[in-house]
Amino acid sequence: MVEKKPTRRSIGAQRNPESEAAILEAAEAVLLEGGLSGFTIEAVAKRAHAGKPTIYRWWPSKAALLLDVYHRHKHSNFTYIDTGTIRGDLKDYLLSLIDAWRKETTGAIFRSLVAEAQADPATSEALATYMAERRRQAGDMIRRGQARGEVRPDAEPEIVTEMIAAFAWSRLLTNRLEMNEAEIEAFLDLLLTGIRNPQA
Amino acid sequence: MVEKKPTRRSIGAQRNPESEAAILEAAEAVLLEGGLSGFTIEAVAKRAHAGKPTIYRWWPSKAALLLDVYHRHKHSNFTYIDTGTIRGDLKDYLLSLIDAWRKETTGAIFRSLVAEAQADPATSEALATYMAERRRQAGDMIRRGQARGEVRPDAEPEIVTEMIAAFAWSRLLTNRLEMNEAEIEAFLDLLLTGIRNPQA
Amino acid sequence: MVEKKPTRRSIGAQRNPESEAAILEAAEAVLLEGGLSGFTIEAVAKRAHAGKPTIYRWWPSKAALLLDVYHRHKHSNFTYIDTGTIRGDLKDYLLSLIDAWRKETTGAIFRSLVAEAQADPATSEALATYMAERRRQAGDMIRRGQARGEVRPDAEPEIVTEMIAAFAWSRLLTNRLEMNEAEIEAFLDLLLTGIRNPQA
Amino acid sequence: MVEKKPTRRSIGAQRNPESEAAILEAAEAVLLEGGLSGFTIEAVAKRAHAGKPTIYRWWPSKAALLLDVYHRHKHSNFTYIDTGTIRGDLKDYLLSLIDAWRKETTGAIFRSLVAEAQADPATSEALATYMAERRRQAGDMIRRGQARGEVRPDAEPEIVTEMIAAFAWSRLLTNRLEMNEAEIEAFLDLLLTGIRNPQA
DNA sequence: AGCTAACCGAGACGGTACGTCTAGTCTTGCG
DNA sequence: CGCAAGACTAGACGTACCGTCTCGGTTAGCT
Repeated sequence: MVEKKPTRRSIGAQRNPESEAAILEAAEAVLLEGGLSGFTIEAVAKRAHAGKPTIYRWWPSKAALLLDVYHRHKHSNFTYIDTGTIRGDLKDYLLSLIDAWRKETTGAIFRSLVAEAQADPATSEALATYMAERRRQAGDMIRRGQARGEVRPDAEPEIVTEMIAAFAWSRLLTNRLEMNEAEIEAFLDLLLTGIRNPQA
Repeated sequence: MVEKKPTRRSIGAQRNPESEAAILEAAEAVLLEGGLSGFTIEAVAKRAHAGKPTIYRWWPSKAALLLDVYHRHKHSNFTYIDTGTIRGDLKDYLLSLIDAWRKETTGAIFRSLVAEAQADPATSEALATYMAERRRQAGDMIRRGQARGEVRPDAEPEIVTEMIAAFAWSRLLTNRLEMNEAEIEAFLDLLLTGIRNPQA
Repeated sequence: MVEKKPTRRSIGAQRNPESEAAILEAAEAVLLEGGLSGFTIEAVAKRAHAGKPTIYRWWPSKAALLLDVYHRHKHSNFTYIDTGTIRGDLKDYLLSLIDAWRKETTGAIFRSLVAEAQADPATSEALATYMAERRRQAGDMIRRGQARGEVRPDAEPEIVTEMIAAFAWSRLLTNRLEMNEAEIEAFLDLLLTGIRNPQA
Repeated sequence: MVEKKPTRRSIGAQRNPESEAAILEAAEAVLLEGGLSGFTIEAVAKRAHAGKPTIYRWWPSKAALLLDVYHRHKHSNFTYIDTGTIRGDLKDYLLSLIDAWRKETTGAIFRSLVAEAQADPATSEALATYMAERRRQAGDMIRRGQARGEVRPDAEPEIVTEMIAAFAWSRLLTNRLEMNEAEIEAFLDLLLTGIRNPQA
């Protein structure tokens, strides 16, 4: 018989990649349309034309699904390109964070992820791991700057990195991601030279 | 008169402060015992021996109640004492934030609040207002430092302030609030003198 | 004194007849507009611009108020007029019942009363008393007929009376109060001559 | 495997008859123990160890559930047996009604049903349909009597039937179901031969 | 080639919490 | 001291999702 109905069937005793894709796609759409509060497994299942158990089979919790949706988006990878100067590197990094989160999709997903992590230990763990890796990667920028002699050798790379990310988080989580050039420059100036008055 | 019966009565056509207090107290207890996910209006009502409509009469949403609970706790005032030096002031500020949030109570409430703000616009708004006020207050420390000549006159006070708060948020929201003295000192060093290598 | 303000004041330590009237009037209006399910003390209080305790002070329960509303309407008294013949008397009686209940007001109130009586013993008692009195009054018609020699002397007046009232109840409670002349005549024929075939 | 746990599970994407039975049974028990006012969906759900949505899934309203409970009880069938004489048939019918309603269960349910029908149109409709069918069934007794020549050919069967049912309703709804033999005989006499004095 | 094991969509299940509604009680402040 | 007003506790209402379960059907891969 011809397959006319829009329903997917099983493809045997193995995970159906079509279903997985449909679920992730639906999850993202639901998250964007309804926000975190509208992001329910039921809604995702309905939109993906999938059964709830199919979702629970592959993602143990709502948080896990959320995390997966985020990872899918992470392919817009932060490359930490070497611009030759530490200021250029950091500015690129900060701008890439802001740009990525300003795209409605990614920002909303990440916000949801952070929110979920405050209640769900598994998400918290996953987020921690993800952030640690990110700090490590970003830390390379600092280490490059130290190698070039631009950056104080006693500056702890991971703390510097965290200050940048924390600043971006702060803006994302309080809806203040829109920054003008001057603000960004002011932040970089502070980070590079500190607040101490050199005259004093 | 001796209060024997466990039931509170109405005190007429006006808000009963006893009920308000009982509800806030119960809300805090419930939040601590069950976490954000266990924080339900129903549970609060039951614990406070209050009717649900009484809660909804005075707090339009779960988030409003949560925020109110936090506000009550905030009165453990961050005084931004003038220690005489900018380094002393900032260290005091950062430590007071960390200490407050390390007390299980306050930290958990604030985490919940931030999480809720990611889904609920009303909470988001309320949190934004609260944070702006806090940045303004903290900014005074920087302005004092500038008056003393310790701090660069072109350092934007509110951005400095935000860097500190953002760093604390970052630690709170990723369960890394436990910091040793060295880490705090390293952070303050970076903030005061920046990462630029003065040798270069 | 001219009553301009929509609010009534107390007239001292005694029952205020204005309030009583306003409450009864409001109760009737509410009952008609919202049906039995919409008939709440709260709604009546609001409409009468009366406080709930004022209602509870004078009527111990919702049912009592309902009963009072009905009694107020009973002034459209069934007179059991002497038409000279038993058939005329009974027809008048049946028609007066039907007519009264067909007026939306009285019918709705009586239906509500019967309904309430199924759950509330006080209403049940009140209804029973009322119905007994009614049967007694209507029984007089039968007794008059017996005196005239029209009616079998061994016909139990109160059972006859009840058969008529029960028939009307049945129609009222199942929304079948609309009867044509033929139906009424058929009922009276049955009541007067029975179903037994005189030929047999 | 042995069924040890007291919880019922789903049996797939279809109605679970076990749940249905448990809910109906619980509904009846709750109705009897608490009366109509104590008959809440919540109480039924708790007693049946069922979720509220399970009840609402299959019964659109409290009234629907109530009606269903009554229907189950009705299967204590009124058989309208042919006793050979019209008087015997009618007596059997009346006694079977009285007996059924005198059993606390059935009577209480039916009273509740009638009460509910006065406020809720859906119940009203359902009750009307049920009663019409009942009148039709009972009408057969009269038609049999007419065939035998016992009953006047011009006696409208459904009106006769209604007079009997209405009389029983009247007694049920006013707590006067206890009747002695004499009363029943008197009623039947009136129904059969009417009130007209044959001497006149 | 048949059997089995795991997959699939679908949706019912027992539950929990939601936010609203009404009941009936109580107190204030005005007159 | 009665009145309008309205807050109080209590708990039912009907709805939305949760995470689990079973159904009936499908297909791949092992026997």
